[in-house]
Amino acid sequence: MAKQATSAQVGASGSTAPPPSRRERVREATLREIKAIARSHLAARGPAGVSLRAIAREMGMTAPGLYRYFGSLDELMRSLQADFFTELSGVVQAADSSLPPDDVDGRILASLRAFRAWALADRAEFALLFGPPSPHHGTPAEGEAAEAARRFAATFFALFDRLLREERFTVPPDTELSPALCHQLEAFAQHTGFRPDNVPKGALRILTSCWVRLYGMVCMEVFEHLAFATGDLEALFEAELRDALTRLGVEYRPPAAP
Amino acid sequence: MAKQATSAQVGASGSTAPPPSRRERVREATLREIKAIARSHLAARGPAGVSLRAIAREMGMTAPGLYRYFGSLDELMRSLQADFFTELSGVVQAADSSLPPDDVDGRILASLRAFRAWALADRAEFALLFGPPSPHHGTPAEGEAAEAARRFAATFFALFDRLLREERFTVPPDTELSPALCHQLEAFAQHTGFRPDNVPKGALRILTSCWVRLYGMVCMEVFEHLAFATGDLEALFEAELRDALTRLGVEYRPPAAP
DNA sequence: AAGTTTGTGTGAACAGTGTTAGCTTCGGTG
DNA sequence: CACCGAAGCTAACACTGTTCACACAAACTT
Repeated sequence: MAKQATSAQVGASGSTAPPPSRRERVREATLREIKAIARSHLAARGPAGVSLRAIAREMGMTAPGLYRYFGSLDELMRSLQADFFTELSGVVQAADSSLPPDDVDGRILASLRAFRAWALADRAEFALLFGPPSPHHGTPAEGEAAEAARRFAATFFALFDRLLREERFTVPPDTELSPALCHQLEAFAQHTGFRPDNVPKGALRILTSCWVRLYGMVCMEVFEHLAFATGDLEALFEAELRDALTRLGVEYRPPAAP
Repeated sequence: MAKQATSAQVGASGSTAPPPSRRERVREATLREIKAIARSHLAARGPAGVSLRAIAREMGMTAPGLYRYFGSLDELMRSLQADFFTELSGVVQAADSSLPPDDVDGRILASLRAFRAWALADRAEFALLFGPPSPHHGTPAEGEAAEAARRFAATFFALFDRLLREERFTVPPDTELSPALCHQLEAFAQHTGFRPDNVPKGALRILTSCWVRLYGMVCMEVFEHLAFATGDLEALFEAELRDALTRLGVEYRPPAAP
């Protein structure tokens, strides 16, 4: 049946890619299935609720078989981390490009709201990406996951860079920064691919500050701390967003009505 | 030997407290031992590395025996949470009272730095308190832990309240706050014991904003995110602290030299 | 002083877990 | 067709939380 569709119309793959053999295709499929089930368990039962045996059971196979796909449970988790990072990047970028290119303010607002929305909709996934590292269930991003994390960060930096190029906000002169802070910002720039001569350190200071506020706000909301009674802290997030973006010279607009 | 010291000089206990029977004392002792070992395992092997069996083994007993002290592993974890909250409260208060009472600015600086210092020194403990909730290894604070969390929050609110009473900073008028935000801040005030008529909502807005920045900064540092290369982000924390406290009308002073 | 209750801990057992080793079985290739 | 390697299974080891029935000793009562 499906066999006939195998070799014929793959067509559109890049010329350098050797046509994925049937073996590779089914391998890729089970690989995706494993990760899909793992994710569902993660969302339903928390990080500790992801078990190879349970995944295998649900797939109709046995746990040792999974070791043909992942070297360990940790490795599976790291692979999930990488997936989530790229998914999140995609969500943010999609929000960004859902508005006309010249509406820079609207785009950045949409992007940041998309970040929060994803975090709230996929709390366990967010926790895996931005929560505490742990020998089990997701070490600090390594290898593939680190790469995905870097690409995610770049997504945000791009937004910020637009504002910087447009000279939306006044950057504090470097003389206002303590030497230690200068040093730290320089290391940060280097680590993230900013060319330090290209972007003033004062601007980096502002970027990090805004990011911290956003990150802190979303963490608080996802991790449900500060005993904020129930539920959705949208108003507080919006207030924080407004403050942070105003500092960046972005004109705040309230979210579209539900 | 030590038997003689038993009943004699307990003396100074409050009159209403029935002298703790010998049984109660040894129970209290083993209870402390359990929690001490659990904590050491937590710090050494992470949240998932705390196991009843391992604790029991280290104590020279068997796992089921621990069920005379805790109904489950989760309960042990919650108990640890409570302990950590009160320990953290103590650390912050100690820092606060390490300076003369009239040095309000110095006191709040010391308190906030103490918060960060504790978090960095006891990362796993911090993660348990402020990290993502999880069915295992520490549900959202309940019962005793919730009480301890509330007392910790009160510690911070007290600091803030001093500044508010001294009218250090200008609070935005309530008319600047969106209705939704007003509602949320009101709920917050109620939930945390602030009397809403006693403290303007604009002030609460500032309090939460400052807390978010602090919390976000420390989370980022403890959870080691944003790929900030290595290590200690003190300069960045100090910069954030400076900004936040300036907004509160507190005169920033750099930390004492090492 | 003797008897009874209560608290504390044990051993065995159940149901899970990650992970390794050795074996089989089947798909794709020469 | 023969072969080789990938995929999967079974069995096993060493763990985990948790429950149950039982033993022992301390504490309280009569």
